[in-house]
Amino acid sequence: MEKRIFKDKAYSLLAAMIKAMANPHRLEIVDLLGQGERTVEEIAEEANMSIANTSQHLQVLKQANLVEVRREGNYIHYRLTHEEVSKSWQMLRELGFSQLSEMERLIRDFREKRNSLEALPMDELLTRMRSRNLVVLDVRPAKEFNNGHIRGAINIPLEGLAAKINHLPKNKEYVAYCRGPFCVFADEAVALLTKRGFKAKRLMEGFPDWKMKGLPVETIES
Amino acid sequence: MEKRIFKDKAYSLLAAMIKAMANPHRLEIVDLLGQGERTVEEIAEEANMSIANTSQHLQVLKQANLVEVRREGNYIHYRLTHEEVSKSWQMLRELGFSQLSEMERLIRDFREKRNSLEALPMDELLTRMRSRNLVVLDVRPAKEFNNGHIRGAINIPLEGLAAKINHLPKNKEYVAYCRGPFCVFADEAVALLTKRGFKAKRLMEGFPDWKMKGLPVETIES
DNA sequence: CAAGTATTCAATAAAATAATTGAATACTAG
DNA sequence: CTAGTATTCAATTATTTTATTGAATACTTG
Repeated sequence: MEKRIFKDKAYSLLAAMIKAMANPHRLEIVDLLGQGERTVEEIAEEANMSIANTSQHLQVLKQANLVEVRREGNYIHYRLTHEEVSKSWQMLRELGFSQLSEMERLIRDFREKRNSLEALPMDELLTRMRSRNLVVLDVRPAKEFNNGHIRGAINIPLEGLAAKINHLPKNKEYVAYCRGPFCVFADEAVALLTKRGFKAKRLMEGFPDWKMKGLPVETIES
Repeated sequence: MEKRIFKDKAYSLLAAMIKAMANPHRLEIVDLLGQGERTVEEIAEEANMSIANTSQHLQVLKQANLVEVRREGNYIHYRLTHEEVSKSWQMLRELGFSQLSEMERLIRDFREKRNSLEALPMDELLTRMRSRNLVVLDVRPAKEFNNGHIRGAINIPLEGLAAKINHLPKNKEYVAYCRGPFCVFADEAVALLTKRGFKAKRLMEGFPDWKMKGLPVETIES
């Protein structure tokens, strides 16, 4: 094979794969599937898209070998093909954070109103976790918590937080986390906590990042 | 700002950046700029594109903050904005290698004909480099070699190899490397060397990968 | 300032991408 | 087998992306 043809084919194959990620909806889907598998319906609901549109975007991701499916009765469950997909997403996300000043501005605007601007990076949480005074709060739905969470974290899904907030000790410090930097559960939790006089911050990243970094996690078997 | 609007904006910003990479020509440009800055003319020549088309693709990359420019007289030099761009490219490339079976087939077909299929991974080269019997051959143009190369490597640009091959000792083993897995210099070098009875392999990756991994490099000041 | 070179710009046409709609499939439950 | 549900498919339209072409800019050199 001629040199030029080889190069054209190689770069085209990769570009096709990257193109599959180069869409806001599909990025959101990849991000979501980083938490574990989901049905088409669940994805559509989470990402605020029509079912048909969601399905079509999922086909694109499947074509590119980024996701795979499992049928269970009427439902079709989608999941990432490999952890590296999640890893690559995280890498691209970080690249965006470092390159795009608009991204920084967007996040600052959003978090300022929720008192969650001052976020804790993962390594800092790790060192401060030894303290008895720190409570790590997983504010994702129970299903995701059971599927894997930061070791030692307690699960209070955001929707249940308002009800349980009065039982929480005021003399502790709280660090809330959820799916990742674009997941707003942790921000809403911090907003609520600080409003009620608790000392709370959010984790900068999310659970998939923690896990991918090889930091201590635990799982609850169902 | 409302939750959904925030998410839409965040994923859109990232998708726009990724879209800038999601094109075969632009990937080739990013890959090439991983070696160091280049003028528009040089890029067009290397990637086999028209000047105007190259310029337009470069505008897209610039818009996404992936490359930046420096003017010097009539020439405009483009370079990657940060090392993380190169790092991300490498990550995506690896993702492609692991996900796309077609990619494996393409590379196998190309390298089989050049006796360069059996490639050496970086860590293996590192351990074997201590041996006095191994020669590490940088077959890129001298300019790129001077800009940085694997410590201890000798530079014989591919176009000069045929002329110098008779002065090379036959009792050594050779490992050739160049810009990366899609750069064909190393493959051509291995083809030539094995044809003349030398024992030669190519490095699986390229110099930017070696450098990014923090392995020993050296530079020649000009 | 005139001529020459490197690069960008603007306009065009062809091709690919994306959202919407309604119909078609592939299952389960009764 | 029928009705119901989750998902996919196909057709349509609007939008975006891409390559090509020739003209316009921004420099350098003499």
